Amino acid sequence: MAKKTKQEAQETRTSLIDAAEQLFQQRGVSRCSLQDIAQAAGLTRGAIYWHFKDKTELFKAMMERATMPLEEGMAAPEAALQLSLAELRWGWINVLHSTVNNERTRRVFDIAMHRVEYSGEMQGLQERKLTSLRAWRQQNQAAFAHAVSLGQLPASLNIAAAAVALVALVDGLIHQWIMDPQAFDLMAVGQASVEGFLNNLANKAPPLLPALTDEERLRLGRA
Amino acid sequence: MAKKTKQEAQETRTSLIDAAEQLFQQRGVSRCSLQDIAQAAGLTRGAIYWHFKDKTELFKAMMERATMPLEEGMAAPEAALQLSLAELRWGWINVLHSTVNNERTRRVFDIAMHRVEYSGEMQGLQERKLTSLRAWRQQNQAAFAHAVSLGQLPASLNIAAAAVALVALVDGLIHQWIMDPQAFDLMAVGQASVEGFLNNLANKAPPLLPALTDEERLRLGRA
DNA sequence: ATATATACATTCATTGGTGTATGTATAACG
DNA sequence: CGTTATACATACACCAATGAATGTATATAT
Repeated sequence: MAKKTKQEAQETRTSLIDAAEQLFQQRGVSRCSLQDIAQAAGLTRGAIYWHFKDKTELFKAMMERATMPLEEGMAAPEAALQLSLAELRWGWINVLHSTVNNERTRRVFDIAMHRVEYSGEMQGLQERKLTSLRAWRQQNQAAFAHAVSLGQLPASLNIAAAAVALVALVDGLIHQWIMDPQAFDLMAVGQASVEGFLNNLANKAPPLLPALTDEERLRLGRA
Repeated sequence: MAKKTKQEAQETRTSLIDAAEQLFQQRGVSRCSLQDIAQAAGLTRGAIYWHFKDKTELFKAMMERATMPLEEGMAAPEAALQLSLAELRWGWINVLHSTVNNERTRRVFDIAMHRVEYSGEMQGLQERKLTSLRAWRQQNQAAFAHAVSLGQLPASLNIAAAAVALVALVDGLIHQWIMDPQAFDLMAVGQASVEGFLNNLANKAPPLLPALTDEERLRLGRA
């Protein structure tokens, strides 16, 4: 076959990633072959092996294309130290917005959550996800610390735990919504939840619930 | 080979599931063969094909063995209508406790979240998970409605959104902790988060954050 | 204009895994 | 106590997928 122009080559590369994205979501990563992907793109396996070392590299390229814009949305680590709660809120809303409105983001989230096994060659990707998670936690924690220093939040606040919880909240919301998008309005519930969470960090109201009873604590003893 | 006693047969069955559980977590479901599993159990593929139709059925059996006790922990749908907030809190703490202290639960959560692709034959399992998620949401929402009727929570509360958020919070916490268990204390953070969430549902304090500015709302327009 | 690197397509060899068929010793049953 | 169903092990046929090798026409550099 004929050699293509550099631009044409880039187009085939993107169309390969496009096809992979579709098939990965439909059939799962391990359940679709390079033959399937190439055929869906109107090409052959030769094209894939030219542009990518193997399926893992193709997968990585697909992930990176989709998550890069999101990671850029996360402020630089230095700047995070000065993030206000309003800016934090804004960051999370942006993530939710891109999840809802960007089809590619949605597809890749679905793939990353349900259509791939993080083992063997893919293990590195899980660690990359872990790094990203830690960064989110760090950023939130820093913003909380900043808010405490401003007197916006009480010094008694456990900022590390709060950061974990907020990340968990949004992560869980996205997870639920990806599984079942018509179950609720991610933007509405997400915004309300995040704002409610942040607002309540300053809450000093007396607890609604009594502490666990001795009997309850005892029952936790047996695994 | 010789026929085994009925009890011995049950023991080989469980040891097959045990081996599968280990290998599924280590190598991922699709990346370990029935040969691997049988060998790890000190048996052959013949034993697997005798006890299970195929790998999918073996996987289902493994999942059921681990999740059955958890699903029993969820109260019957009728009873949920009368659940108090304290009982709800207790249910979530139990889930967290079993996640932390039951090694099998932890392993299977890890497998279900990171070591399997929910496509093809496994698609049914995702729908089963969805059903379970909906049940959790329903149960929480009913408990909230009950608390509202008792005047414990304000009538203005969006109970559906609150249920989604609470499930998301716990789901996200477990998800983060499974990925990175030494990052935080799941029991401590989980209990504090759930209690904080429930306590703050009755919070009437003025919001800490201002509403989104017009400019911010505008920037959400572009996907 | 020639040479060379490029951008694939085609072909081939290999393999790991699956499902099934068959063998077989023994527990369970009457 | 003989028969039968059981609980596996063993052996076989088959295929789909991979990776590498090779072919080839054409951009591109010089």
